[in-house]
Amino acid sequence: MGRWEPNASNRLRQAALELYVERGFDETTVADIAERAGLTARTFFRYFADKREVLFDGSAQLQERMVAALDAAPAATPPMRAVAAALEIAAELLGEHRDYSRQRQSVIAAHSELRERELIKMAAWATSLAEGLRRRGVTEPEASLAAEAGIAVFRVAFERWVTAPAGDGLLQILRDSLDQLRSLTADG
Amino acid sequence: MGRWEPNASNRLRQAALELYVERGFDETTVADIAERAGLTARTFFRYFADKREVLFDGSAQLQERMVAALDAAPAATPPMRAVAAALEIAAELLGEHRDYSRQRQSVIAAHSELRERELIKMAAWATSLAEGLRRRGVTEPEASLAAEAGIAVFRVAFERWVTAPAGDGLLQILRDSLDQLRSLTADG
DNA sequence: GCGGTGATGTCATTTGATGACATCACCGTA
DNA sequence: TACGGTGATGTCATCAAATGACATCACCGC
Repeated sequence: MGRWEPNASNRLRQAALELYVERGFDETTVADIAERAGLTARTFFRYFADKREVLFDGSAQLQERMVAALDAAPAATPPMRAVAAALEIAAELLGEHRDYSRQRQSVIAAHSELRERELIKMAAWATSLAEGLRRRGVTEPEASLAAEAGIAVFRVAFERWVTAPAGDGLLQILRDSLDQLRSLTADG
Repeated sequence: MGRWEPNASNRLRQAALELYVERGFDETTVADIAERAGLTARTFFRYFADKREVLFDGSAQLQERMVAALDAAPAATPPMRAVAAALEIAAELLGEHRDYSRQRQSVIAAHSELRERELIKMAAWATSLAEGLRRRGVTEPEASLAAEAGIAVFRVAFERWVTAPAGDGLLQILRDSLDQLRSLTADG
């Protein structure tokens, strides 16, 4: 793969994931990634702000889809249900790529710096969902509470999905988890 | 402050916070921090794993207190209420230092790397609370759901507390927020 | 073919982070 | 008092992350 081949960022993304899996995140340098992609380290940093970002740059698009789903919910929809609609979109999209998700998650789980980055991406989801709720007339602190709680449920559901041997899809696990949160808060 | 003065880690902590406030996180080098503390950069890294950690190393102690509070709840306490007991301890302890909390939070809010670190510290709280719930016989996924949702509520409550002009204490805001989550999930 | 434009490379530099080893202060004890 | 051990700190060297300045290349429209 030479200098002017197309899809530079995709090549970098794939090379990075491969190397993170093969030898671990800490043991992979940006120079390694760039070399495998047929580019230089300097170019890597033109596409990705840092070494971690290469695993997370799809997050913004997913966030847009979630916000769109939230905006699309009928005006009378209660806050938590509107959030659920957004989470279900994310579940559907991610649910289609179980093998990739598991591989990616195993890399992230093994490195706290990557978990940090994942957490802040999900926190960004929560922030934009809260913003969307406020656009719908939901006031604070209800908007932030619904959004943060929803993301917390999503995190647990996703973890269950990638960890479980097989079984249910992400969407079903997410719905179950939302029900379970309702039970927990009801008698807590 | 010379080489063998006592309280090296406290001096480093204070010097770091001062500099982060005065000129910002990015504009502060570890060498700057060490110099103000009368030490060397190498010594800084003996006390703190990285430049961010200096703002977060009290988190582990707080976590211990929370887990102790959770363990101390009567066996019949429902999961969400046991989590609430743990969060209330944290609220009481942090609630005593509002000025410090606000200063520290303004530094953290201004830098995504610091927000990342804060999120992973709170995620660690959630993990240890879930573990504590399982010790009490709560099964998954309820344990993780209750813990993650509780931490989400705490995060929102804390944010409200440091942002608000004055008014209620953190403990009261936390309790209100827990009630509000109950309402939200009930009709969502 | 010419020039503009965007993508990439090259080079230099700062800083974060860590290992190896030396040095210093302090403490207990002979 | 002198001694030696121990832990804290300093010094030095090094690697890798990250970024700015500038050069170079491929491609595209004219």
